[in-house]
Formats: sequence, structure tokens, C-alpha cells
Amino acid sequence: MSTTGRKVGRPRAQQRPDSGLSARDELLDAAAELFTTRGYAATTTRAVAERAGMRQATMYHYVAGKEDLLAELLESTVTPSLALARTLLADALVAAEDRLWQLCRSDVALLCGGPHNLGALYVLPEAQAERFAGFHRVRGELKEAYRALLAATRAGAALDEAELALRTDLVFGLIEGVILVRRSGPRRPVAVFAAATADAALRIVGGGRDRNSPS
Amino acid sequence: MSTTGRKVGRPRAQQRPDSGLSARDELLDAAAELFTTRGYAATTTRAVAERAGMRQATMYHYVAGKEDLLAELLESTVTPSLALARTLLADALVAAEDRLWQLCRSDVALLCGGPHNLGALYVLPEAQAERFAGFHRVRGELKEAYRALLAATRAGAALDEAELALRTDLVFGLIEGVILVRRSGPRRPVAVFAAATADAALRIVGGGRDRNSPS
DNA sequence: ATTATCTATAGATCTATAGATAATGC
DNA sequence: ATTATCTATAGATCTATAGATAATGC
Repeated sequence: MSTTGRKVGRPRAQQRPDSGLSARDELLDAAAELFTTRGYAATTTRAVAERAGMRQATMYHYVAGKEDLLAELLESTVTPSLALARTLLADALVAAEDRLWQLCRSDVALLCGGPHNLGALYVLPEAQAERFAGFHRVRGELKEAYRALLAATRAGAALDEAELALRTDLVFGLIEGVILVRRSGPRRPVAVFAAATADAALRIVGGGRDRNSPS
Repeated sequence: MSTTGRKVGRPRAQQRPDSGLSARDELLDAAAELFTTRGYAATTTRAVAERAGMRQATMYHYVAGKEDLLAELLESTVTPSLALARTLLADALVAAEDRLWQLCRSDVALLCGGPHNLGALYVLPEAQAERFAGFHRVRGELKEAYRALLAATRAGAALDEAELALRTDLVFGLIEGVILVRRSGPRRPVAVFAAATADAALRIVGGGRDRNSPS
């Protein structure tokens, strides 16, 4: 069993210490690194494969093509946030303000926490293509969760539809934007940064005094 | 004189109604449209030139290469914001809160107001390259202006250096993020959207009641 | 026999240059 | 003569496929 201790098959031209990841996961990791820093179109399949320790053509044993890598990265980074959002939506025992705060904090932490700045994937021009409809659907659902939580807050209940949509865009934009700014910014601890962003989001929602972690 | 009524030189293969722009400006406009929607690396020189009404090779009569187009677009979109920021910084007669509000609103309006979503240029992975140091310098100065105005607000005066830098990142991230979200969002009037973003920015800064246009 | 890898390459680009051409200007 | 454009193309890629190869598994 196992993804790692592969022995079968022709040996690789360049041997490397075993990372513990499956070959496919190494490809995804390499693609994440390169797509976020250099962009999608500017990243060659050769660069991805070589960074994952194999030759360019070998990549096609694991993925159907370059687009597959981006599609999988996009979906796998947005799915955990949506899962959390659904849990929070269903949890009527906690105040909506606190649930929205948690969603914001987790979203930032998830996207900033890993070794790569995965939030940068979302804004790649190529990611807007029709081809990645699966990602767009999930992301749309996540945004809808933000809207619903926002509507359930005290301040949100007072807003009409248009105002609510506007605030949702502002909060969503904040989350997306800070992740990008962080790309060039100082290395603050992720937990602190994520909490501060969640605080800011609730200030945008309005109606609240300043907050601290509710959990 | 004039950029437009060119008569000299071999006629173009495809004649088009005169847009009033110089050939160079038509190239820049075409590049803005394509770079923001498809990305830099994914946009070919052929696509840019043809959209500007000329053949691929003719582009090189006006620009040294593809990179030149991006460099010029980046600088020309950030420079007006910096000019405004400097004016506001010098204007000690107006409250810092009001000046920061104006800067935020203008920044959003400038980037969202035109026919293209120029804010999308800032986050292109290729735009982070060393090659565009001129843009990065100007943009850094703009961010410094945000920081200085923020520090001069009532709420900002109470913050230590680290907190101030954090709030600056949050405000800067908000501006950048909402411009991107707008790419897929509904077509709200720019003026309303820009003012709402400036309101949100000041709520992030903190210490204030809700605001309306101070001018 | 199966698997994971390799080497080699066809076919399709894409950028930038070379050199010709068709206008106007003098 | 000068200018703005064109056509043609060299040289450098880049993606994806074809087919060979070197392991293990049975």
C-alpha cells in the first residue's frame, strides 16, 4: 500500500529524498507554488513537472493536462471554506456576528496558512474562464453563505437587498484583498492577521463595537 | 499636427473608423482590455495589435515589446492616485479622516471608472516582477500616503507602529479587493460604489461613527 | 504483466526582426 | 526622403503524444 514508497516502474532520472507526498500531490504542490507566483499561462508544464521531481512528459501519467491542475487547486482550496460556512449557517445557537467572524477568520487563515498564497489563485485571469465552472459554483455558494450570515446580524437585519449585497461585496472584497496584500507584506503571524481581518470585516458590517475572538 | 489624421505611410490592411486615439493609445487600450481579462502571458502581441487595428509586427513601430505595454499601463494607472495623495497630504486644513475618505473614494473611482478594470493589472502575477520596479516604487509611495493619513486620524493617533501598519494593510487590501470583486459583480454606479468603499475603509480605521461624503 | 518512468518529437504556437511597399512631403 | 505599414520568417518555445525502457509482481 501507500502513496509514497513507490518501487515499481522505471526509476526517475533525478533521485530525490522522499517528501512523503504522492507524485500527484507533489505535482499539485509544485503547481500551486508556480501558479501563485508566476501565473498560470507563464508557468510551463516542464517547470511544474521538474519541480515535482519528474520529467515533463511524466506529468501526463497523473493529470490530463495543465488545466486539470488549476481546476483541482481551485476547488480544493474553496471547498473547506464552504464546508465550514455550511456548518456555521446551521448553528443557530451562536450569534450571527460571531459566526460571521469565525468564517472570515478561517477563510483568511486557510488561504494564508499554507506554504503558498492560495488566495492568489482566485484572482488569476485564467481562473475566471468558463472552464472552471465547478469552482465558480462553489465560490458562489460561499459568497451566498457570507450574505446569509451578514443578513442575520443585528446590523444586517436593518438593510434592504441592495445594501446587503453591497456589504457582502465589501466584506468579500476585504478578505480577498488582504490575502493579496499579504503577498508582498511583512510576515505577521497568520492567526493574528486572520483575527484582525475578521475584526475589520465586522466593522464593515457595522453596528458593532470592537470585538475580540468570541470562541 | 495631431495624433489622429495620419495619412502618411502605407495604408492599413484593414481600414476602420477613426477612434480619435493615436495608434499608440489604441495599443495601450487594447492591451488594457486583454491583460485585465485574459492575463498578461495569455495575451499575444498579435491579439493586442489586431485589436488596435494593425498587424502584429506593426506594433513594434510604437512600443519596444509586450513588457513596455504593461509597464506603461501600470505606471499610468497608479500615478494619478499618487498625485492626489500628495495633494491631500499637504492639505492640513481638512481633517485627516476626510482626506483619507477622499483618497479611498478617488482610488476606487479611478480604477473602476474607466472602460477596463485596471485594478486587475495590479494583481497580475507578472506585475510583481523586478522588471516593473518603477511601478512598485510609485505604489509603495501611495501606500505610505495611506499610512500617513491614517496615522493622522483621531483613531490612528492612538495606534502603535505595528497596529498602524496592520490597519494600513487592511484598508489597502479592501480597496484592492473590492475592485476585483466588482469584476464579476453587478453593475452598480461607480460613484455609489466608490463612496461605500470609502465609508467601509473609515469603519476599518475605527473610532468613527458612520460617515457621508465630506466634500 | 504491470507500472512508472524515460527520450524523442510532431505540430502549433509566439516574439521580434528583416526587408519590401505604398502612401505623403518637399 | 520620410513614414507607417505590410508580408515573411527565423528561432525559440510549449503541450501533448508515441513508443521505448527499467523496475517490481506473480
